[in-house]
Amino acid sequence: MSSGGALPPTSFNPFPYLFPTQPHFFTPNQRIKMKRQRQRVDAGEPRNSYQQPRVPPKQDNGSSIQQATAIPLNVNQLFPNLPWMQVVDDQTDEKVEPEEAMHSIVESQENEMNQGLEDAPESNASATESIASSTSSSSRRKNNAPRKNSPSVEKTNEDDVDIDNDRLRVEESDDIKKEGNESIENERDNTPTPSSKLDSIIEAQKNLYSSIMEQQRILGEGKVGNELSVMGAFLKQAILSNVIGSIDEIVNQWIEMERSKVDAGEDRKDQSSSTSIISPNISGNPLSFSGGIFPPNPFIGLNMEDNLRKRKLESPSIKSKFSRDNDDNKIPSSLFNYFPGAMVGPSIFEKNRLATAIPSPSMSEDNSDYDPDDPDCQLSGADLKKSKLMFFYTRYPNPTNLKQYFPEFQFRKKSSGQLVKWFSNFREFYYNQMEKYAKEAVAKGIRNREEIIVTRDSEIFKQLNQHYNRNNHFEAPDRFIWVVQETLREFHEAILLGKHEEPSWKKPIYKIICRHDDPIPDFFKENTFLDRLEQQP
DNA sequence: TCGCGCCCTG
DNA sequence: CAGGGCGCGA
Repeated sequence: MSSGGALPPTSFNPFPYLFPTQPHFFTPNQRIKMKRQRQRVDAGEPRNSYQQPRVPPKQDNGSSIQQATAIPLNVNQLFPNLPWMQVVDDQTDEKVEPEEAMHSIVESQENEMNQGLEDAPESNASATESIASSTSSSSRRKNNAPRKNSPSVEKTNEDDVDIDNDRLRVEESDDIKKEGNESIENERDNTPTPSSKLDSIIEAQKNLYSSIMEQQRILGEGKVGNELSVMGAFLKQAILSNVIGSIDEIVNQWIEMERSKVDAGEDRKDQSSSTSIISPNISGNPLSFSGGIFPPNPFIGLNMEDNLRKRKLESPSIKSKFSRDNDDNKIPSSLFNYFPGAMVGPSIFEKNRLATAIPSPSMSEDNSDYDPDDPDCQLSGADLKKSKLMFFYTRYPNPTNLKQYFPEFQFRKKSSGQLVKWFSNFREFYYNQMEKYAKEAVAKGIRNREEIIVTRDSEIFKQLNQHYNRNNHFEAPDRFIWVVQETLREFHEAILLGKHEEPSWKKPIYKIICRHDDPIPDFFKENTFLDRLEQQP
């Protein structure tokens, strides 16, 4: 959205060309036997065509934090008959993106990270994103799935310096990794241990993040106090994740090397000796070779024994155990906020490995040996549950990108279509709810969009959460709440102005909402994510 | 002509 | 939720 502030009625329609005054001879809801008369809302839109270049971040001159912390009035006091919304006075500019307001520091760091890691696929969209805000140092995080024909990124000189620095650091790490690989290859003859290489890699990672932290400290000095502590925790996690990834890399290579030696007839007495090399350095954590030491994501402490598990053959129950016993187990949205996608997922090294690895089964579509009875050919109930949770982040996912979140799944044409269809159904429910509540708001006399405030206590959110997150084992991100609010406001405004009498009146709203899509966190790709969903009794 | 995605139905 | 219809844009 971000058209900035409350628009006067005369300038509401930001897409006048999309509201052609086509003559229609039937009332909107009239059913025609001969030919179905219905709204053509999105018809003919190419895939993800709503994903226009994002609206540049609002230049709000630092007022956004203040606005974001405005205390809403108690809706029950003002609108007792509107339990699904809360109302505030219209002095706040709710068009400010909440994460821009509250996490600007983190975002700038994310940008730095993404720029530094822009070889990684996840950061392509971020690079694209920064165009829209070329004059602002804090571009938005809500990048999208990678789009075709991404324009080249123009950067300021200042940015160039930072980026080059980051690149240097990353390349340094890469060099170390390459060196490590070469050494490992040489080790086939010399049989040294990889521990020295491991130390150097860990050291490089530490240097990388400590320098980032230092930059952030300078940037944030005098501005934020509490944010720094949170960022500290966040960075610790990031460092941990990447170090773990590096260790995994080394260990796996070591194992492979050892195995090849065994296969070649060399009489190595104890393969597991590699564990004793590593584990003492990692605070005594036991090693599990099936999936690494521990997962490079917020799911710390998961049983990675399941990492190589075969997909369950039986139809799994669609339950998760994120918060089975208490809410503490629930994955907090605040964690998401402080984990940019590039950090939540695989480490730098894992990304490199993935880039050169054999393509994931999900990336190739094959109809050759389709067997509808083969569970591997069908998306499971857990997949559906996961998809619904992904909807919290992206309403219009790129199907190609989407499949990456089901790395174990061998997609066929049918299952790909099924996945896309799911999201279509999700949207349908979503927009139906929006229309319903927006009409109710109009009926109740709400006139200004700023009066519509959606919180977790709002009825509309509860309704949506019930649908997408039935057992509430997953905490919807704050960002989703905000998107719901914006959607509701758009619908409300359109209905208020009578746009809903026109054909295709929802289409411009879809275009707006599409721009609020966020990248899906990388931990959705983790095998353990599905495990947790399925393990719930 | 084809593919996409909403719309409608069951 | 899935199947099919349908209009639209490429």
